[in-house]
This record gives sequence, C-alpha cells and structure tokens, in this order.
Amino acid sequence: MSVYDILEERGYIEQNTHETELREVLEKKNISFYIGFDPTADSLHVGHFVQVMVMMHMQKAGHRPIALLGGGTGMVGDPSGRSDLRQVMTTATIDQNCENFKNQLSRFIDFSEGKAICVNNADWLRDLKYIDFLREVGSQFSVNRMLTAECFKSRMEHGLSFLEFNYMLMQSYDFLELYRRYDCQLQLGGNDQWSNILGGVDLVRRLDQGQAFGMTFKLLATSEGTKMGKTAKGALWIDEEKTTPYEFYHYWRNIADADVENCLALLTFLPMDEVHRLGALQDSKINEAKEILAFEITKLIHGEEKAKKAEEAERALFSKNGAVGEVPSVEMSEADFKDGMNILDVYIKVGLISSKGDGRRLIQQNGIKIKGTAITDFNYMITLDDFEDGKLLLQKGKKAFKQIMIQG
RNA sequence: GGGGAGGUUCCCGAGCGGCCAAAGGGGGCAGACUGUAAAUCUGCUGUCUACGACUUCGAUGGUUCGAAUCCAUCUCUCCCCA
Repeated sequence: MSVYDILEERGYIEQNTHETELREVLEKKNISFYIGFDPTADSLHVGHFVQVMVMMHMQKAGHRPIALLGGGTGMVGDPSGRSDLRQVMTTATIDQNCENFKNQLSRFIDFSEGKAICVNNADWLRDLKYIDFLREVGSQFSVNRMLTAECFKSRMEHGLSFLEFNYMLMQSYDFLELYRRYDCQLQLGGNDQWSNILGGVDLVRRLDQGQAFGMTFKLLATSEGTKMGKTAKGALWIDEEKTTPYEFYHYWRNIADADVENCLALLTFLPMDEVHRLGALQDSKINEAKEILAFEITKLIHGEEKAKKAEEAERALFSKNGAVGEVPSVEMSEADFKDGMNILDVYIKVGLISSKGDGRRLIQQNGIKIKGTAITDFNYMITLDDFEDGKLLLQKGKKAFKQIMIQG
C-alpha cells in the first residue's frame, strides 16, 4: 500500500494538483517534500500536528520531509483564512518562535543523517532584492487571477494590505527555492494553503519547467464544521507548559461522538480496521473509543508515561469513588490556611475562577464543590480541617478539578 | 491627494445627552436531562470590601448638574474618486 493510499484512506487528503502523476511519483521513487510552518506563536498546536502526522507517514514511506520555518514569511503574515490584519511581530519574537518550532518538530520527525531537513526561509527571503524579485517572480503572477483566489475573497470586504497580498509570492518563491536547493517536488499543507501552494507549483513549472506537485489536507474540524482544538484558553498547544498533558487528554476524552473516528484516523497511528471498529461503537460504548483516542494522542505528543498519568487522573475523578490521581495540583503552604482562607480567594489562587463575581455566581448555581459537596456560602473558610493527608480536591462544575497540596 | 462612512463590553451588533454596566445574537460558564458526548431546556456572563461603590463604549482634552451619546485634536479601518 502506498503512502498516497494510506493518506487517502485515513482521510487526510483534500485537494491535489496532479493526482495520477503524483501517485506514480510517490510510488516509484523517494522524493523530498515540504510543509511550511509560520512562527505565529511560541508553540505548535494540534492544528499543526495534523501536518506533522502527515510528515511522519511520509517519512515512514521513505520520503524526505523538509520542515520549512517561516522566519521570512512570518514577517509578512499570511492573510489566508483571516478576516483581520495580523499583528506584526518583531524579528526577535519570530526567531525565538522558529527555534521552539524546530525543537518540537524534532520530537516527531527524525532529522538525523539527512533523513529530514529543517530550513528557515528567512535565509533567502530577508535578503531578497526587491527589483530582482519583482522581475523574476512578480512577473509570473497575474493580479487578476490572484484576486479571484478564495483566500483573498474574505479580505476583499475587510481590506487587504499590499504587504499581505505579497504573501502568496513569498510562499511560491519558497517552493522554487526548495526545488532548486533540495530538489523538493511536493508541497503539502492545510487546505487553507491551497492557493499559496498552487502559486508555488505554477512557479516551479513555469520558471524551471520542473515537475512540482501540491496537495492539501483537511483542516481539523468538528463534524459541525467549527474549528477543532480550541479551548477556553485558546488553542491546544503541544508545549506542556501551555497545555498540560492532563488538559490535553481531557480535551480528547470529551469530544463529540461524531468526531471520534475522524480524529482517530488523523491523529493516531492505529490501524484503520481498529479505527473503524472504534468509530462504530454506539451509545455509551463509544466512551471506550474516546479513552483510546485521548490516550493515543497524548502518548504521541507527551509520551506514554504522561499519557498514563493523565488517563489515571481522569478515571479516578470520574469514577465517583473520589480517589485522587494525577490531577493538576497547586502547592500552597500550611500557613495560608492556619486562620482559614476564603473559598473564593482559594479558587482564584488556583486559577479555577477568574474573579470573585465569577465564583459567587458559581456558588449560587451549585457549581462549586469541595470534597464532593456543594458549597453554598460565599464566606466559607477553608481551613486545615478540610484537608486530608495534606490534600484537598477543589471542583468546579462537573469536569474541572484542581488539587491543593500542602507543603512545608 | 479629494470626498464619504465608521471604531461600543470575549466576538458580531444595537444605542446617539440622564431610565446605560449598555438591547439582541454568537461564544463561554453553571444547572436539569444524559453516556464525562451531542441535542434540548433554565440561569448567569465588567470588577469589588456588593441592596452600594468603582472601571468600561479607539486616544486625549473640552462643553454640561450629567456624555458611549455634543465639540476639538489625534489615531486606526473601510468605501468612492484620482
């Protein structure tokens, strides 16, 4: 079974520039391909992870991944799928983000012995000569055509700066550069990158008469079409400092039934017959599938040990016997509770609520529980008597927990 | 460069001198129901030392007993013309 078939079967593929040719090339030889990551944040998130999964599949099949960090394109900002102007970032931030991306990517992709390459387009984009660039690359693009591209449509109403308009050329030029430097023949990306990818494919074909291909993948979305991997705090980050393994696990444990199969296929390496079997489970049985999904993804990203801990914590909390496992915990000192501490202050301190007003509302709605019983008094004081073995489990609603550990 | 329209709470979007912490929707949170899901229904959704006080309607100054609402300057965005 070829990689193409695998990618197709698992539901990654959305669009394709030259399907039959590409299929053939992928089967007959090992090629270099690239995926670009613009350093828009200090960590990758699950959205990126779909791309990373594809890279892993491709690498397994013997193709050489090129991870392209957008140190240059990040300075321009991709307007695709954006309704507003991107925040312009400083060069220092961009470089730092690139560094983080690189470290994270190397956990999934094997960069040893030239099995994969990591490059930064800052290396060639930042020193471009404007006139030269316009003459070589700019002349190949038709503004009329560009304007009809889907990615600019939404911006036609809200406004699009010339800076961002150039993004497509930059990305296209990347492909050309990688084609020339590393014989890179294929660009992959999320479906929002379709027009940018097409631009590159065309450019390589026109200027170098090269055989270049493009392919896009489904964006991670729920069955209802909304973006996936969003939490109240923002994205689901790969960096465990930004999204703890527990939070991460919890997210997948809680997804909608309809999304289980899709996520298993895209975000785990489980064999497809297993994926189908799990996805077909009905009613409460699908919880089994959700547990597996959550465990597998967490394992991929944070390692088996942390995934197990997260799983134990989750099980313990919801199995009603009150056993406390590896819940996110906060350390506080004994002195804090000597004279008692107001419940609202405690909840703010551990980060379960954002303000006292928020806490008061929750209390009125029976949303705050300690030791399994709802608190009804705003003035409830938490004292050392509430602790057992130096631990106290705080609960907010049904699903949010935090544990306080007394130290010292 | 000229002309016009705008910037409202997490988002969209009403309000256009006091009745405005600001309609409505979305999102979020909680409760009921359930399978820890979805859908549905209900409540909440600026902060606090809380029947009151304080901070918010692009920014800064001003007019007024009183401003999100009026005036001036600034700033940003969009549209039309060149």
